[in-house]
Amino acid sequence: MSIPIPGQQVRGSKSGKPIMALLDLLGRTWALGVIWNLSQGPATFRELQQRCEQISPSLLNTRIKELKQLSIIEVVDEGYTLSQQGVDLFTIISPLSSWSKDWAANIETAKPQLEN
Amino acid sequence: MSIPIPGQQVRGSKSGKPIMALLDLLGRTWALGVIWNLSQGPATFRELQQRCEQISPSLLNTRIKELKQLSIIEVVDEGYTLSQQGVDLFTIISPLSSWSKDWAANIETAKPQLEN
DNA sequence: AACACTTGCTACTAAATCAGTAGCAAAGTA
DNA sequence: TACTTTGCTACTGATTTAGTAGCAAGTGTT
Repeated sequence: MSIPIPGQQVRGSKSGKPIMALLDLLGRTWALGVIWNLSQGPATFRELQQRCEQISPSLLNTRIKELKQLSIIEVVDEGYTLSQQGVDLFTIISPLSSWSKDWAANIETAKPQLEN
Repeated sequence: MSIPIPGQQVRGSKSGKPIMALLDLLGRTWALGVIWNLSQGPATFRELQQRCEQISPSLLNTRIKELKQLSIIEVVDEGYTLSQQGVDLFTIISPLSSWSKDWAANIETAKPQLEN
């Protein structure tokens, strides 16, 4: 598995645009989930694993390596934590929480039409 | 492949929380990319495929079905377009573009340390 | 009508990624 | 010393993605 370094080709994109590298990174299983769960505060490996609903350690470790190398998370005494950049990133995506609730309510309403 | 409907279990999460369904959805290859590229305006199937750097038609179709069923994109005369909810979603994530540029610049600077 | 194009999409195979489980080395604790 | 906890690696099987070929339906042209 290669880490999507901005400026280089990434999975599915040859442009090297930073946004494509980011979308590649965030488009990996649990990448957003790890960031999301770390926003609650630092966590040890096993605690982070619990927050992520028992994600397998191999996958968690892979995600950690990627996010660490890309300076989104970092290691501190208490375990892993979001870096300043990671915090900024989370700030951007945090409104997704309330958006997703509206969305869920809407889909609920629209359900009868989903059959088509 | 099952579509991550909020309120039900999704890949990696049994909680049924809307945010987890959303993170699952967005954590699939090209889901964010499709939304990103549709934000430029409606596109036909083949044009969308081009905007997504020749994503394979089978995968594009899969993503389209998911996003359509979840009311994030919809069909219009010109092809596919973001729904109002999709536009709202894009509004939230659009700052990722500038964030990713800062991020890229930062990683560039930090590169000598990446070797460790 | 016959032909050539375009469009939306399905089918299929191979490669990559993810899930799930077992377990080990190192560090801490009793 | 023996027992736990922690961080992590290894391995296997299942799922997802990439890449390519191509077809049916619609459109335009001659």
